[in-house]
Amino acid sequence: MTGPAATRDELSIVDALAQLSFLIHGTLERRASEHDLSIIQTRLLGVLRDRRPSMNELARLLGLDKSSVTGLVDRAERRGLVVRVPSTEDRRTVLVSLTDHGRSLVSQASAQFEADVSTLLDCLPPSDRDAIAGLVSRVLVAHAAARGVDLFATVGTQGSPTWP
Amino acid sequence: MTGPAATRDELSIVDALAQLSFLIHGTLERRASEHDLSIIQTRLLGVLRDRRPSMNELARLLGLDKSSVTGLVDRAERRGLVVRVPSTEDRRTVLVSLTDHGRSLVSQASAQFEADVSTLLDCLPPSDRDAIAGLVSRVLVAHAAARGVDLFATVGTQGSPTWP
DNA sequence: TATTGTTATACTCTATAACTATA
DNA sequence: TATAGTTATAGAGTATAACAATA
Repeated sequence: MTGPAATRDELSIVDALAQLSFLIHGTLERRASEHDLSIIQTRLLGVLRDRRPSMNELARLLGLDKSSVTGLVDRAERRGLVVRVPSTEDRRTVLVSLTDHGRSLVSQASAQFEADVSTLLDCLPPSDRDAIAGLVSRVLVAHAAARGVDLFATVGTQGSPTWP
Repeated sequence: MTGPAATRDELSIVDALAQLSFLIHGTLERRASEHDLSIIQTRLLGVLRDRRPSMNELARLLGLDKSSVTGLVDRAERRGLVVRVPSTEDRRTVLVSLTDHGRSLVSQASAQFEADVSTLLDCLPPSDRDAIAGLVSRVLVAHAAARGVDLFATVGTQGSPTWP
């Protein structure tokens, strides 16, 4: 209905992107678990790389209920990956900050994951890789624009990626 | 290290694919939850569309421990989405089969998800969509071949996609 | 009164280990 | 003895509702 069926050696665009997504998601899951991290724990550490948000802001950034974030941060704090710091401005507020250990862990996991994705693309010549990057960027920019977001304004000041 | 940094309006190939993966994964999650399905429940129903596997085979297909599959199938059966059928060949074996309700649910969720991904690509002209499909297919085929799998031999007889 | 965060509770998902029934 | 599946148990992750402390 939505497009041509797959031929002998090419998937439909929908199947191709769906399979690629599962492949990349699984790669991240595997790399994270080598450090005993789940995907959500990795995302938690990821968003803390260039932020020191309150529990409330964290809930919004991760798309979770605040009570879920309490448990998430509890477990990460118990492992020494993050610390809770009382805010000096509002005594109701708790800020969450990465420890050196947490930063080291997320840096390793990210670097390995990026290497995995790079390796996955080794079968393509550089010109084809650039072509994919350009086309996918257009899709992402259009999608972000459709919800009133500038994709490039959301990247942290140090340029850390927005995906983990 | 692994490639050029992102420029003003284009992401690096790794960032682009990682973000796209999270976007597509989130889309599937949202669509599934409209039918009160988790991603793993959707995958369960998906693999049953053209198979009637034993619990053991199901565990292998989903990459889960057999005890996890017991609970998964319990909950799906309680909702009337699947049924357990005793095997006539081996009285230890239990086969799992989709009910009409389960089939209807997974068909709706899949169709909506495919439409979502199609919509996401509306910003590209058909020639660019074909280009992405071709390039991504090459990546997936190369990856499958590297682990000794023929990507196109794994698709079910009715051609249902392998991703859900 | 409104907001921030935690607690209590319940459910899904996952794995390991022990168990039952069958081969 | 080996295999198929379930049960017991433990823990992560999630949400809703009720709560305490602060604004």
